[in-house]
Amino acid sequence: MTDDALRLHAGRYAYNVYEDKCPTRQVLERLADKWALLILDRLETGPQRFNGLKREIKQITQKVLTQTLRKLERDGLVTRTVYATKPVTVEYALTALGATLTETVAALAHWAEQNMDAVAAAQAAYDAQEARQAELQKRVHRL
Amino acid sequence: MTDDALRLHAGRYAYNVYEDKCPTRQVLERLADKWALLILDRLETGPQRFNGLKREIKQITQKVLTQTLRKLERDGLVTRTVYATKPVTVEYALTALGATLTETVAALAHWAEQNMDAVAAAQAAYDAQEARQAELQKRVHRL
DNA sequence: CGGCATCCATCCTGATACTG
DNA sequence: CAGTATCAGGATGGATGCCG
Repeated sequence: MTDDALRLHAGRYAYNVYEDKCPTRQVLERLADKWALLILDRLETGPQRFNGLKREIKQITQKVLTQTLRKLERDGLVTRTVYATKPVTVEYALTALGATLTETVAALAHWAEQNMDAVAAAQAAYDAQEARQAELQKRVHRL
Repeated sequence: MTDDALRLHAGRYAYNVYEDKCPTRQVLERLADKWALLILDRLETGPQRFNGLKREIKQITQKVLTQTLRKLERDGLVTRTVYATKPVTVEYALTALGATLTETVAALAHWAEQNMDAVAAAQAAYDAQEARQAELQKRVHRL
């Protein structure tokens, strides 16, 4: 068995995100970002201009939007096209590679919307339980 | 049209992650985390002990693992069960709610493994292009 | 084993000002 | 319009030591 075959057998792929030295870690790190996910999700419906994205993704700053777009561009997930209008127009769009991600990204980004009520209930229960424990601690301390 | 109906019509759901004040943002923020994704993915195959997770998710520290597990527990995605062995055994497992996420999480976590080569190629092309631009800048500067 | 508490470095973010 | 540059400070992460 070759080395590659071994790794393919053991880890399903030649790469393994569970390994810290694996380059996939850096890629996952970039995808596992609130803003990157929202941008990719927003581009699913078609190309968008810089300020269009900034307007729709509430609370993102110009700096962070630029940074995130650059990273996505470097990883080959989005393209950046400059039109020589006056003033310039810049359009961002998904690449074919980026498009392979959108379904997954959309699922994750919108899971929160669909399950918000359940999450909120869980949080309330957790916090109530924590408060009860804290109360117990105080009583024990008094003894 | 009621307020809710309006929002359902405009945003597909009553919640909208694109809004900064929406509670779904915080949930997405917690999911959009490298470690949270790896933990959820790891739990898909069944309950895991604390140190088991720590061992398999390479490079995660005890502190971060604890923090992340607490957040996931608070959001109702994982359960924490303590067994009164000596010393104690703590087992983490997915809740039903958490289980609804694993397919999506797995897709995202492993997308990197499957597309690493394409991403690496894109990065190389991007970096080469950048280097060329920098070279041009130096020449312009000399004039 | 499965944590918590503390300290410290640093990375990231927000705010602001300027440009082609 | 679509950025770049800079700087202060707040959150975050690692290292370490202790505990039931």
